[in-house]
Amino acid sequence: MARKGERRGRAPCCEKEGLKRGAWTAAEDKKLVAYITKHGHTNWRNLPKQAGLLRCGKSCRLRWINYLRPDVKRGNFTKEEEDTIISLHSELGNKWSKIASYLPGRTDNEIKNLWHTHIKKKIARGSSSKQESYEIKPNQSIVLHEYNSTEELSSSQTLWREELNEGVMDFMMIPEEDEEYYNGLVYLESEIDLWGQMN
DNA sequence: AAACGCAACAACCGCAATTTG
DNA sequence: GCAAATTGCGGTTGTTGCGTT
Repeated sequence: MARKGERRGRAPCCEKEGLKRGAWTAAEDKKLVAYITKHGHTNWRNLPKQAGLLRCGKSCRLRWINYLRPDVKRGNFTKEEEDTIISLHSELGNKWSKIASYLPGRTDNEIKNLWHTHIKKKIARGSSSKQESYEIKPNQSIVLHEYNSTEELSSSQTLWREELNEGVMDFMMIPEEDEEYYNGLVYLESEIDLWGQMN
């Protein structure tokens, strides 16, 4: 991409001179959305100049991907989303963008924030006390300490079991529509054990 | 009401990976 | 194949708002 007459050597991540930093204003958001809606985003580096924004391309990209994209989902994470994140994190580690790809409308940044503010603590709580570990009852019920409740399993219920920390297991009932996905994971990741059909 | 501490989240930074000439 | 440009990712920091003292 080196063009004749352009500066050689690695460019700084953003040109600091005269460029705005910090929180985005509504007017800036509007400009960015209007520009991308009309022209798309083929070149983030040139985009701010062309859109009339005093921002670096990186800042524009981040703002668009995390907040302004029309398909970005806002609001609290559901229990199912949290469980999916925990499960995927145990498999993939801190691959936030990879994890985000399994959660439509959620961004890597959002998931990363959730992990550091909520889930990490939740798991730490789970490993800190034996009283918060999980157990299986012989009558095909599971005790969910997270909710202080006992759940009966239907005859065809699929249960996902996962080790969160040493000796601490997490259990999750899989909605019928997600069964195929979780069954697929068994072949990808042998350490994670599908509890199986309970009948 | 003010000061303080903490949690939540938006945004930045540095670097690796990928693309391009 | 190489070097430079660009993009994307993950770690980290800064800001804000809320609850507590």
